[in-house]
Amino acid sequence: MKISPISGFPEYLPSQRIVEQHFLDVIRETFELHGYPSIETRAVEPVERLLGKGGDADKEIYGIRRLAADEATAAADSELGLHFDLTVPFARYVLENAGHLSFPFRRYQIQKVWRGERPQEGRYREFTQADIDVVDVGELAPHFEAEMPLVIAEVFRKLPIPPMVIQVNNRKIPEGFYRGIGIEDVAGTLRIVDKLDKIGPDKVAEQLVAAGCTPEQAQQCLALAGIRSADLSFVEQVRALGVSHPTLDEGLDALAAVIRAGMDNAPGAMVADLKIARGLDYYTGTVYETQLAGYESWGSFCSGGRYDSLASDGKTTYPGVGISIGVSRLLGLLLSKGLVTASRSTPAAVLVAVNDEESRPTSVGIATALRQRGIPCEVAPKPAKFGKQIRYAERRGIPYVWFPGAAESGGDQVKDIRSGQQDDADASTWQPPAEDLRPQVTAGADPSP
RNA sequence: GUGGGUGUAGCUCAGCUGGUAGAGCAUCGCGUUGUGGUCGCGAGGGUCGCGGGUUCAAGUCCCGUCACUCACCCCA
Repeated sequence: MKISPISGFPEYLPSQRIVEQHFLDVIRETFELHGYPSIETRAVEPVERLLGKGGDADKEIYGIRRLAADEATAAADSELGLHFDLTVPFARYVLENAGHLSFPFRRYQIQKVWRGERPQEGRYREFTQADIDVVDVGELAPHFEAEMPLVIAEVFRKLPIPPMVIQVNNRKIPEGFYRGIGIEDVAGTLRIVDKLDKIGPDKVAEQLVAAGCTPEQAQQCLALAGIRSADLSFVEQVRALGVSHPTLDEGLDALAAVIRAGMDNAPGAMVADLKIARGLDYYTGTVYETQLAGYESWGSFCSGGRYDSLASDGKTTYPGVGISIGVSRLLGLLLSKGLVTASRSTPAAVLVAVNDEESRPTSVGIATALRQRGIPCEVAPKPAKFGKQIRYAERRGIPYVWFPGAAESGGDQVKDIRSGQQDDADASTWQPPAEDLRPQVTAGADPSP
């Protein structure tokens, strides 16, 4: 049976996985530093709950059923589908556990999600998202909308990657604006304007007119979409367009508050960008997208927004706001371009050599002593010639080889195989430099962006 | 789902107008039973994606199919 990769289901080599784990560690630590506890939700939800929550995501949902299911049970099984994001399951989780949670409730969630779309560069059918969300009962304070991008900005600052720009908008701005100039189909207009970067202003105007706008309305939409500022000047720019509507004012105030918080706490990380719309249609206010400087064509690496009515049991509504890092897309870019590398392909910092099979217990004892002090190591698989054992370590990037009984005194020696330096050492006291203890994940030069 | 491209060794590919498979890299082994990276020698590994057709003969031409890939759609 021929084995081949399955498109859209990426798998990593050990050295790449080390990079991924480092990223996940940084994300987790930062989320926890901001006080977010973790939850994990099941991989499946009733299809009914998934449907209609994510716009066109409907047709991307993977249904599950038993292979051996007969007609009757197949129908029942097919009511389950794999989740396509972590926000919809979270909303369900909140409703289900509302009695056990304290509000406002915040949580982070790092899990795989699945979407049955055509894979291509940066787009997968199975991928990892890292989400943070805050929900409250009845009302959600607006300052949480400012908190989300601040946490994310901190994550990106700690990772060995090019600068990230978090673009923020508020859907109330285009909504109020469109209504203010007499456009009724807000969602449809938004969808067309969202293509601005891809197809250009002329095509957008063309499509807007085709969708029923007057040429004047189309130009107004383009003028709004063109506004972008790293400070609060976007407010004046919108006002200058001379449109007024209560919803527009609400949106401008809300967005100004978010940008203000960004200017104070994460200078340079955020920008107000009034063309950002987002595809998932449960967003009702603030929306976020994130581009990596120099790789704008890869799309957003981190998105989210505010949703006021996603979680509701009919009596009580739990409005929330959240944002999600596309871990797989980010790694897919960085690894394929060689923008980030791990210093070795194994956690082992030391290879303990074996002189002969009879003395293996001695080597194992040395390894045990090293591990007791937190030094990751492994024992050589064979008592091969030392050249071979060194090469074994070298192939894997293990920086040190430990030679039992190599010292004149009868004690041990340890060799840094990068420099060739070899010194007497005692397994109960020897300590490698801190940077050698764990694999280092660092930014690599990019020859061709 | 729609349209284009590609499909030969683990990887990157060669194989000209059809005559029954090659290179580089990688892997493993050997090179004075004990300290690697260079170098030398050698080995393993391919029903040329799969199925059918044309032909004396197909990796090479034709059809189909599958997979991968790119674009659209949509999105992290």
